[in-house]
Amino acid sequence: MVTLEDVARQAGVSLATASRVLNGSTRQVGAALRARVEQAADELGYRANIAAQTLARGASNVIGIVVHDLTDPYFAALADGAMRAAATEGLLVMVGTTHRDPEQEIAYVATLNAQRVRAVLLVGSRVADPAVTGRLRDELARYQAGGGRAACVGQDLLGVDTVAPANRQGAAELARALAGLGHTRFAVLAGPPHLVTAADRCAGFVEALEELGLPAPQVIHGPFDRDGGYAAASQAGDATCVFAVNDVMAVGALAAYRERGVRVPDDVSVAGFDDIVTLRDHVPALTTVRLPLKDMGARALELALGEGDPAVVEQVAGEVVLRESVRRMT
Amino acid sequence: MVTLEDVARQAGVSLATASRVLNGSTRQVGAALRARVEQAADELGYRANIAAQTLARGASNVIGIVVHDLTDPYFAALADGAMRAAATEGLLVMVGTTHRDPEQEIAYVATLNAQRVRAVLLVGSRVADPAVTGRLRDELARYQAGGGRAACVGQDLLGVDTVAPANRQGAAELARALAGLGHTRFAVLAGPPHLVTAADRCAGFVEALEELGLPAPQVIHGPFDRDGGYAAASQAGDATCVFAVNDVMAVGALAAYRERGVRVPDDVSVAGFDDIVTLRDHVPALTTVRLPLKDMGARALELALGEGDPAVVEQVAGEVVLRESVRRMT
DNA sequence: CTGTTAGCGCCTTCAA
DNA sequence: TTGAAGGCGCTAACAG
Repeated sequence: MVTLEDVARQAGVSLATASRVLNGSTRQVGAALRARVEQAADELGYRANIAAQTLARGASNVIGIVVHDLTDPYFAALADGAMRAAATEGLLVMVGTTHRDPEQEIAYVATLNAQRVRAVLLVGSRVADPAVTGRLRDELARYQAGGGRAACVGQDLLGVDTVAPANRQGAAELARALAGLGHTRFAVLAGPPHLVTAADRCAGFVEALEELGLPAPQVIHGPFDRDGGYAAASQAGDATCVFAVNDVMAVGALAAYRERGVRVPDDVSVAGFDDIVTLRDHVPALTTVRLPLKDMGARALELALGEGDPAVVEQVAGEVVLRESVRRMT
Repeated sequence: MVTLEDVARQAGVSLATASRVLNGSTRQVGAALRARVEQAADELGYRANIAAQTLARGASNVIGIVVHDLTDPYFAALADGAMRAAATEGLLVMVGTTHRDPEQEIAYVATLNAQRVRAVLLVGSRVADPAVTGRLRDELARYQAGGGRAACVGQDLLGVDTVAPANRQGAAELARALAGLGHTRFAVLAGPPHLVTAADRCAGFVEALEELGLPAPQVIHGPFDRDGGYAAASQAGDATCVFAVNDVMAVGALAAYRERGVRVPDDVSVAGFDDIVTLRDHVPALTTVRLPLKDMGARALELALGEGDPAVVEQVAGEVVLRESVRRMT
């Protein structure tokens, strides 16, 4: 491996001079020496050792992003938004996947702390387990105590800057829109009860129906993914309208109905949440609540990098999008 | 930030001893001292500084993955496979996104080299530009000269271990299957001419038709994404069967037909390539060529980490999956 | 503008 | 088993 010293020697200058021309210093170097150093570096194929730079500078130029599952388009979109923002700041990105294991999430924060990354982004729903949340908070606090910056996309449970989708309000608005179409008998494919995002969306939906004086919906719990939606749909009773707490589940539900010969929206209306781009061409087109996922990811990074000493919590509103998967009741 | 030295002092031992108990050394430390060190580390909230470790050890435990676009499920699946494999090896992952800019790809290899990552995975199609490919090869060679390991998923153009989807063969097999259904007039939504993956799939398809003695298909170039498929479909003439060189494009094509009232498969048959999981619930279900994406990603990491001195090239066969988006001609 | 010289935090011989 | 000390590659004062 070629080192800075090799370059300096080859160029016949001091280590410091070589460092100044090669690695973004504010200080000036004479044109002649500068040229010699650059040529030497080029000839030798020098690449700075970032570990050494990080150690010497006491600051790294990488950030960490922790998501549940990259193959879930929801997380992919969020991560992409954050990564684009990072790129514009000249930051490198380290991505960790937890596969929905909260322990993994804690372990990742510890690892990213060890890496002395500039910021860590926790993307995805918290679970309603005070013990786990407490330990995650501790780990985060330890990281922040060392000067680390953190932000999360999801619920404001960690005491860090947060981009919080307005899940309750979005679901409530959706409920009102659906009720406005004349539906009265609802079912909610609610996902796991301990997942806060799922629970909030479910609760917002249920409360709105209650305020409207409509009967309480049937609530069916299950996994938060495509197969969870598929399975839950099979248990729904005589509802005329089914709300899956995310789009991926809604697509599973649509598949289940299709297989059973239940027509959507003729026999049953179906709605989701998120407005996943990859799913926009689905047939029938999914009614859902749109979230600006990429922006949210980018915003989370901004918050993490920003100064905001008292943790900032930004609500992000969702927008109800009515499409052909729901119909008006006559 | 607490350092190893802080811990050692607090525990009343030497730096070396603290190092040995805290950071996976093979050497033994007496139970009493070990306990004291562990307690001190815990009390102080010590987290090893990995930059320092990397520098001292001369080797890091992170790998780099470079993909074109994380929000494209094709890359997400590949990356996920590689990340799972990395996790089982205790490796951290740095993900870079090029957004299909080859310059970015080269820059990333340089950066990952600077990070002294253990291995880098280049995921995604090469472009047919000798100049760019040459510079990428140079950068890779430089990285490898310093002891770095590399592998790629895509074409064997870089002289490194490669997991190569059998694009030509897969497309040819698909062509034969489609011809077997009685189709004779084809169109290919071929993607960009300079993208090797797209070109190979197109070529394999065209050649197979030729061998079958069928008329040459209409070849329509355009972007490699959903909108590219959408646009290209609008230009297709009187073909009875359209082959989009990837699933995402095929979905775009289906959307275009739907909007124009063209029924699939009644009026036109459509096929894609990849068998993207997220798209399996699409209606009509897409005929395609299945690639074991996750396995391919994992395999690429294995190859990169392995010893194989002469670069290994592994072909991965695709499997034709006939679904309802194509029909038999009477 | 250029060179000298301490460290940055940790690992790892080498002695004890 | 334990400790002392040099060095990993680079940065950033501090001198000149």
